Amino acid sequence: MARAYDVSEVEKKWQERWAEEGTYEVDSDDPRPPWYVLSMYPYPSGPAHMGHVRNYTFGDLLVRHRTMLGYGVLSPFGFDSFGLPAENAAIKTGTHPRIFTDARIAELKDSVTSLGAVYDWRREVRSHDPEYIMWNQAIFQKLLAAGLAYRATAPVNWCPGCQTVLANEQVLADGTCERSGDVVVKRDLEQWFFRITQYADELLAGLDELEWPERVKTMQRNWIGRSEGAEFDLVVEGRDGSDGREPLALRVFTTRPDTSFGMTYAVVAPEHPLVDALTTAEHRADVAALRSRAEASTDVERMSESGPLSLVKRGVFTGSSVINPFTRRPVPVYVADYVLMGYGTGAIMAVPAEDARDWDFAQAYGLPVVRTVQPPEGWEEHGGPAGGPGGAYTGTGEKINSEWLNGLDIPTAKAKASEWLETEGIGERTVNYRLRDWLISRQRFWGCPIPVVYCPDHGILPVPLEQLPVLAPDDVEFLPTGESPLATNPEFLNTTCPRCGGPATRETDTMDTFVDSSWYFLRFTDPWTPDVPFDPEIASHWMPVDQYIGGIEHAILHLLYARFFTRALADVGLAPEEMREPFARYYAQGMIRMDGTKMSKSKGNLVAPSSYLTTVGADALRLFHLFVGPPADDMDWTEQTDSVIEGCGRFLDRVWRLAVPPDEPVPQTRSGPLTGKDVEVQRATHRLIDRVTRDFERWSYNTAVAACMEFVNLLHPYVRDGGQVEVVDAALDTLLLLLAPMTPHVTAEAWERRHGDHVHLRPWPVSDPVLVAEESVTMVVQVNGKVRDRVEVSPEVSEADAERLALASAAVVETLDGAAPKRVIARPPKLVNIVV
RNA sequence: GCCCGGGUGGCGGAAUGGCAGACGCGGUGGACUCAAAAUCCACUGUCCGAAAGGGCGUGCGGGUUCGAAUCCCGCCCCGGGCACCA
Repeated sequence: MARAYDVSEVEKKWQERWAEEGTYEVDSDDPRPPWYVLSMYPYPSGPAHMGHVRNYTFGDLLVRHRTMLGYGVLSPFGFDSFGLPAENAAIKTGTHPRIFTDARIAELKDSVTSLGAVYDWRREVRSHDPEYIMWNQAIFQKLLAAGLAYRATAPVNWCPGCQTVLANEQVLADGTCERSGDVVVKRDLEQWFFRITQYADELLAGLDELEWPERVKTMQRNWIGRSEGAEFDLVVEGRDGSDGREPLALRVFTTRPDTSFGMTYAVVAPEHPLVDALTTAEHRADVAALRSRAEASTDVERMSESGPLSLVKRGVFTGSSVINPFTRRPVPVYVADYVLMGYGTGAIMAVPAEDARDWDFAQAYGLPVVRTVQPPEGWEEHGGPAGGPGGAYTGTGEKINSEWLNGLDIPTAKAKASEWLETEGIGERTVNYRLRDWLISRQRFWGCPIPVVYCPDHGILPVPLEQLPVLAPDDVEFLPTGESPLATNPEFLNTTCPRCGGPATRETDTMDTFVDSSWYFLRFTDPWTPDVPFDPEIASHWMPVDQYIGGIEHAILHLLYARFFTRALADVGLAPEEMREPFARYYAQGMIRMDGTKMSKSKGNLVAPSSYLTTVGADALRLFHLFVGPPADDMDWTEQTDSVIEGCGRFLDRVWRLAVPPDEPVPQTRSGPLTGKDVEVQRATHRLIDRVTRDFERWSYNTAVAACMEFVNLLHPYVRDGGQVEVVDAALDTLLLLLAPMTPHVTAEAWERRHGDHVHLRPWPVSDPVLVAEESVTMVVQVNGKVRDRVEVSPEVSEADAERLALASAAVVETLDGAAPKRVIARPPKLVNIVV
């Protein structure tokens, strides 16, 4: 398609100029009010794909718009450059991950620049830079010293495909690895953890103040999974100490202490430490069988056995009973894998009447059910699935069968039961979280080495700060062995103890790459001050990030880790104490789908942006992404998409031809007094300012673009038919200013030709309220809610006048046909509805 | 199973209790041209009608209201998150 101007030349010229003139470089002593815009730093996988284009278009728009509004805008960029693909490429091709990664970074950087997105490149951060590694390690040492990093043996998620440990968050719901798709198995390994659970309450409470999408906050709340309840002891029957033997009790956690009178059995997890003590001789074989099966089974197998029918296989009686302290009667204790050792106390009181899982288990084992909440009328007959008999009832209702709790509602009964447990000294109120500590060890090469040394005499020792960074050597074997490749490199592995100087070995695991991305936004604020990862004062100047932009796929992991890290850094003195939340506003843009799946390199359904850069150009591609729909929505890339992109290019051509008329013929503008048509265009200009400004505020870029198109549709015939020169100039200048954040190159070039300076350094236009106000509005006249006429009225028309005008309408008179209105609703100046 | 979103022309979407379908894509017709491209102009939800005009219409069924795409109740479908977390 022939374009109205040389797109490639114009775009190249301005990209170079923005870089040369450092237009978007900003320092912390900048007198303008600070504003920090950040798009999530990308994993460098090669040239930008459409998802990047969409993301960086929104980010760049904000940077340019906020700059025009008078802010000193911090707009940094960097690369999340550690990670598996580079290492896999190394395994496959023998190329060192650094060489591979640096090449991908160069490609991505290049294509981001060719979109016209502007950044303060002086601040570029790359996870694999030795300096960033050093500070990552220094932070680790601080966390270690503060007890926020620790080493522990734990059953961990092991991915046989990736040959590494995974965080809980990286295991999908079906028990497979999010990256390789292999079934994840459990292994007991000694690993490094970050104590994120220490911040569970704060991370939960902090969500309230954030301007984030509600659904993201909900996801985080669910992930943290706070539940209030009580823990208490169930004395094992015959082990109350009266026979001289050590007393034995089973501690259980419940969120429903009010249902305690309905406890008809108890369950312990297969891994529970008291299983042996509870199991009687005759049940030992059964229990052992169950335990070994539970140990060997993967999460997938456990899940596939779920459902009431399979429960029979999954639990076994221990032979022991415990005393329900509420009823003082014994109930049997079972071992079952539906109780998890990792949550609460690893043991539960089972109340089949008010818990679905306990109900299923009780049905399978013929255990009694005692209701303690009155179910609604008819529940036992048709409260269940498909109108069948009702099962566990978890709703509200009056307490029954519960002695001194009878007649109470559930919240009151909960409080009273907990209070009783505390006064009797049997237990206490507690809070439990679903959130686990963050496992950061990875048996991988291409990551930040964990900077510790193991000395046979002095144990675990941090590598001294002056010896940081601990860098991986280049000559390693990359084949996946289940151990970090670093372990196979004697020169790296063998070192000396920092305390005694004797022989010692290094930790060979590297950190989860989510560690890198948990504080890069802080590093961006000040990558220059020596001896600190960033200057706390300077960080304070910019933080929190005013607008964070990135995919919803990071709603839990990255965003939660970063929130934890910011607090942890503040608490160990690396960041100001009052800095708690890193991202004040977060916007999750939708993803791009093709044939129903996410467009991604791994799916092989990428559409390369580069081909559009040479045809319609970056501006048209950006405009398309803004115009196609609400930014939060997913968008489908279809056969029609190319035509829409062409349409965006056509629109920019029209803008160009209006704003930069060719020498011949000269546009037919005239000077002199304003006619009605001139004033109409003038008013439309100011209404456009108003509309685009408001649409920008609410992220409604598609309607902002539509408004500009509408305006051009109005302007085009006006200019052609001889518009008033000042009105035309003001209209075109305004249009260029409003489009400048969206389509920076073409507006910059057109503006320079018209005025000789930079459009992006001009202030954002301000509308004149007098001109924005409508001169006359169309009032709709309805009869019984149906439109019968439209009348032009003044915006200030009175209720009485509106009513009078409506009733005088010929169309209304005809419709009424002599009938007297029962009621007239006048909402001047928009509408009058006559009810007959 | 639980918790969020969402369902509007041929398509992307607009309209946050007041003219449903802005804007764009696609389509149809026309102007310009030897012709094409580009550009420009007009029409384009659906049904009835030659037209003027009118009926119907925002997943389905009810309700609130002078008035509902919008609010409430029930249902269906699509997308996402969580899921033995006691």
